[in-house]
Amino acid sequence: MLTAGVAVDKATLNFDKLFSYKIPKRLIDEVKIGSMALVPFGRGNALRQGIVLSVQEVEENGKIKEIVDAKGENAAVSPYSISLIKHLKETTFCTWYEAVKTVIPHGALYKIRGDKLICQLVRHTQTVYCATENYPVESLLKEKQKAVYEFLLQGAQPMEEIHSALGVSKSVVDTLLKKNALSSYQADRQSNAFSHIKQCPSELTLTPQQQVAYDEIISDTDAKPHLLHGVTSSGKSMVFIRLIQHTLSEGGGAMLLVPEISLTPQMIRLLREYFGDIVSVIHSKLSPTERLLQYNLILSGKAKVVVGTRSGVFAPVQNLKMLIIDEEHEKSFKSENSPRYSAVRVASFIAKKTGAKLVLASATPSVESYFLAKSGYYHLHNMPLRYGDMPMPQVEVIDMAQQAKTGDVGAVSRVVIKYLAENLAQKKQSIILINRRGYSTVGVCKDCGQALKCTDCSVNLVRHKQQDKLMCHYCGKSYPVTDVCPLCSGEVRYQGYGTQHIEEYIETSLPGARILRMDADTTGQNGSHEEMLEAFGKKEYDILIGTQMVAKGLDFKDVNLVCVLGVDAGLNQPSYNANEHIFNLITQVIGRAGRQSTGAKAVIQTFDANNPIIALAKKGDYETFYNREIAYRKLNVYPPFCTICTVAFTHSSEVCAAKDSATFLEIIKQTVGNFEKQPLVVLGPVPFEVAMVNKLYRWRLSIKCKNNQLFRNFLNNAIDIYLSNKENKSAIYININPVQE
DNA sequence: AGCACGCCGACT
DNA sequence: GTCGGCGTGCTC
Repeated sequence: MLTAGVAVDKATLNFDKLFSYKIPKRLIDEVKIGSMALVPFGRGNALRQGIVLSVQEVEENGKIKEIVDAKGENAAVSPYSISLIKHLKETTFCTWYEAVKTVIPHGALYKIRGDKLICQLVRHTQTVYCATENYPVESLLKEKQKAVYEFLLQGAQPMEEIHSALGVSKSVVDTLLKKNALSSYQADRQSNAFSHIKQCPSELTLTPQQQVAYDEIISDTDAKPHLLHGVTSSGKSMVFIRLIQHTLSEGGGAMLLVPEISLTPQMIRLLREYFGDIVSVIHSKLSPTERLLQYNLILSGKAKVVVGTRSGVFAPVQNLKMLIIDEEHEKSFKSENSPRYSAVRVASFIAKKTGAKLVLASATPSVESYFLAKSGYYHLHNMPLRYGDMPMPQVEVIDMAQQAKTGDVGAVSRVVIKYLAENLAQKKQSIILINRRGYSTVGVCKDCGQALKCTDCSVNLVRHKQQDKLMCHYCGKSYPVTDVCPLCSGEVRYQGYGTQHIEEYIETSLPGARILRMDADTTGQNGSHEEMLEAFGKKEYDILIGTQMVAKGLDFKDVNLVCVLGVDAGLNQPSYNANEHIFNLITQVIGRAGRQSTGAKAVIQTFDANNPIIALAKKGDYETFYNREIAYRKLNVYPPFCTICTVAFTHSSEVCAAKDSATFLEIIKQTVGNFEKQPLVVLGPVPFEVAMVNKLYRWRLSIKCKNNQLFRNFLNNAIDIYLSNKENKSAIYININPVQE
């Protein structure tokens, strides 16, 4: 009997495996590895979607069910994607179907209708309308017709766009078509966010240090990845453009990963200007249809350059020859939801598999990457000079403890206000970055001293003035603002400094300043990021206030002052890489100033003015910072000298979560001897820093290990033992090298 | 996660 | 007597 091994949707780790299903004769041509399948599942035989990952001949077996429907023709997942699915499953301990859904966007492609798998058709092309040149506009008597004609003179557009811009119906367009004022043709559908940017490559001349980096990367023929360490504003983007040009000239495809699309509009603009509509942009905010559209453009080879965020790494770029990760140190490249993968690690796997060149770039490389470069596993390329020989801004550390002695106790020190005022007078722009950790408004009871907490999560609620709500940043639940303590009915006082507070403070100190605030509150809607940044770029505002998101990759020529508030909270974090985060943050922020002008200033407010990390960031001394950090990590055995593997247990009862994590530790102790000797240190069990989220208690073990096949076998074995005992009730999940925020 | 089965209490 | 509460156990 011919059977298929099917990974089914909505499985949990407890029972996730490839389920065998009989292949009926009528589906023999449709069922092959990579086919989408519809299978009866569970006691009720409800139909579930799945994917065929193996096909084999087995002996007749009464228990086995039959596949109901399958689609293998053009829907079959390519061997390339399947290899990525297998890699994810193996290295991140996710379920099969979680891996499937991450690697391919077919969730949107198939719907279950009755007992059939229905392919959701996606139109690859659409009709676009284009104004006939030199058509006598004066002959168009109707306003609407004139408006449409003039709108289309700026560039061809589909009906959808015409309608949303002018509010006219298709009949206006039809009339114009009859008059030959317009023509229509079929064009590939584009995700519209950046499609208006026209291709207009300017002459590309690299600076000497850019040229050297480029030459070195191109000429190295071994399979080692490259680490491009270029200071902020050294022009890494131009090197990327040149590398992609080279790749395309050789008939290859290229991929560029960035931390967040909406924060890198300049990079996308640049790519579209140089490469036009062969550039595809994919990120998590795309609608399923848009995502699928981009995916198909990439799969068909029409899109040869892919810009994407973390999940973009799975895009099936044809003939991939160049894989670039910008700001490789960013923690957004690590997924904290299952599958908990690192895009940098996946990229490295892909590069090895396809032979593509892997280029990691950053002004502040992650300690891990720099270590690998120093140890000879990566090629290292340095770009220590800023573009146009612009000097780094002058950096000033303001000792808030000292300021306080002079009666300066405001959220923003007098010195900063003075600088802001000076900058304002000179018509220059300023950026204020608020490290959110230290700056949120929480409610504390005057009588019992307890902070207002979420009922479902063990974290303080944060007051958001705009919506006038108390919000939980973990589960998203919101509560009405109250001044009565729910525990003792005492009076609640709100304290702390949110972005809103800082905004108000500066507004009062500098009346008339045009202030733009950017944080999770104000950028909720789609596309508002880009609009805000564009407005700031056009100098419609004087001061930009925001959380981390204003620190990344922005390039505004008239920013002459940047201030960082709240670094202290970051410095006092207990995680082993707290210093790295703060060093990166300060360095990136400093880099935002004086990109095209001299005399720029960066200011850091802190109560810890003698902190060595701040001092090194101030000097821009990455090398010394790295040496310090790597020595610390070696001494205490932290990454890159080990891998940290968190085994998490969640249950609605805290006792259960605690007990089960202890049970797992016992399993580890009892089975470790069965595996050949490996370095292993287990910490815990301990509750998570945030012990409860969504009414689930969380306990964990942290294993310092070497993440290799041997360890994964060992861990999988322990998980199997844990799951096979019904006494163990907590759900379990694994997170390799977690990053906490 | 779903979904069905099963063993208890309070309803036409 | 039966409807439905949710605790328990299984998924080719």
